[in-house]
Amino acid sequence: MSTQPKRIRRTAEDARRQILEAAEARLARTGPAGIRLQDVAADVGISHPVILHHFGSREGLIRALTERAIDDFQENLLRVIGTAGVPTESVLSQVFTALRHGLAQRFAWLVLTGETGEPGDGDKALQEIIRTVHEHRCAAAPPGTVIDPRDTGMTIHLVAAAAFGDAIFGPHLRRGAGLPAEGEATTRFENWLAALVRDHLSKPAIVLDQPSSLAQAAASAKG
Amino acid sequence: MSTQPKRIRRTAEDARRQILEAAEARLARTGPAGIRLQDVAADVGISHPVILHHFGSREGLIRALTERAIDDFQENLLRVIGTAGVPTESVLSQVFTALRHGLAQRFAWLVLTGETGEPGDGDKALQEIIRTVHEHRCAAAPPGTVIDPRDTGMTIHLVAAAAFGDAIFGPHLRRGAGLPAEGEATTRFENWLAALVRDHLSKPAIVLDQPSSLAQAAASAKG
DNA sequence: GGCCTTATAGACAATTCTGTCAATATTGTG
DNA sequence: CACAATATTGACAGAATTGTCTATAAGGCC
Repeated sequence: MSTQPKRIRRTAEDARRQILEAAEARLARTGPAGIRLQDVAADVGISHPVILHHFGSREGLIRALTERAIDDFQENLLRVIGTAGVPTESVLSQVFTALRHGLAQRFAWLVLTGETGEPGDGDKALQEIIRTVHEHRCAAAPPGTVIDPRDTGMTIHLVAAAAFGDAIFGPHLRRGAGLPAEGEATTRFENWLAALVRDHLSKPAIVLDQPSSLAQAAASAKG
Repeated sequence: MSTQPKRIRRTAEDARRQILEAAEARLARTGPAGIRLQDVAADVGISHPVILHHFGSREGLIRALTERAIDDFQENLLRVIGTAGVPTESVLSQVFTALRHGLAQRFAWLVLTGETGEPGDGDKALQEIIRTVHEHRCAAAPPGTVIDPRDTGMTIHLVAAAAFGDAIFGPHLRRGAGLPAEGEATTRFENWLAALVRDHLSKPAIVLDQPSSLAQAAASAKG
């Protein structure tokens, strides 16, 4: 009936791409343990030895997946922040939505399973972002103001940690706080955070290196 | 030679506890996929059918693990915040260290695999915390000040999301920012965040419900 | 002390998943 | 057109894991 050939023969590049996309979907949904070669192959519509042919082994597939996740992450952040220079509502919104739609989950799996490859191959992107934001901050400050660059670093780190944390635990935390788990509540948090950060960055800085008496007291009370 | 009995017979309660502890260690280290009955049994020093005897099935073990994680989480947060009422360095330090030592990882696994049980069984603890903190905030404010309770909620949510995010992604983010991945850098972040939060909570509030023009512009530009 | 309950152990069944191998079909090239 | 290269397939091997079943031993109770 159909004139379909018995086999669909893809270029090696196309095959790798299709396999990676299917594997990513499963990674975000069910975690690395859900990446079973037969299932991924079924999603693509091929037989599982094809995956082994193109990636050598299951571990090779995971490795390729890691690299792709890092690339996506860097590209998203660098591109978005690079255009703005300041974490506005718009920037945060894009970062949050990118993370919420599977990127954070993929990254979490890779971090938790320790399959993040060699240390240092990753994201020097953050360094770049911190530098850019700090420049803008200094330029916007009244002349003569001294701003501790570490305060800017802390702020960016806070945004990053909160974005990842919200992407993964947000729905559960909101449910525990009696809020709607998804939808408008998340964007409201993004906007709130953007305002907080913008407000904070417009101030000189918080003094670091002050002895954290309370924390030390707690530690000594515990030990 | 040894007078050890051929079999160590525990009470059912003890057996369950030892098995859960061993399983938790593996959960934090290698994720749910690493919870293999034979391995957990070997850690405890028993044979794997014992686990099935006490928990019915592997899924039963995971369920029990979930409940324990939720209990630990609630107890940690409630006890700690309950004593202070304000998120000081001391409070944040305790929450952060609890999360960093496996609790966040355990929770992440459970959330990511969707094994968090029925919705609503979880953490109404957050609601309680937000209420407590908001009361303290209102009491400390100059009389006549109107404080939006949602701003307090956002602040607590930020702290929670950041704490979870830092526990899981902190080392990697710091490595990407050129900082030492562990040790003093984390406590410095805790103290910085505590100062930021205390500063923010001492101010009236950020106005919510203002139209988020930038976010909407970005959304319309995308869709 | 004798007996009943039950925690524990060892062996086995059944399933599932990764990886290998030989065979086949499709595409590009001379 | 013939041939080389390689993407794809089906069948199979090997290993690992969950769960079942029967037997045994430890502890509580009369």
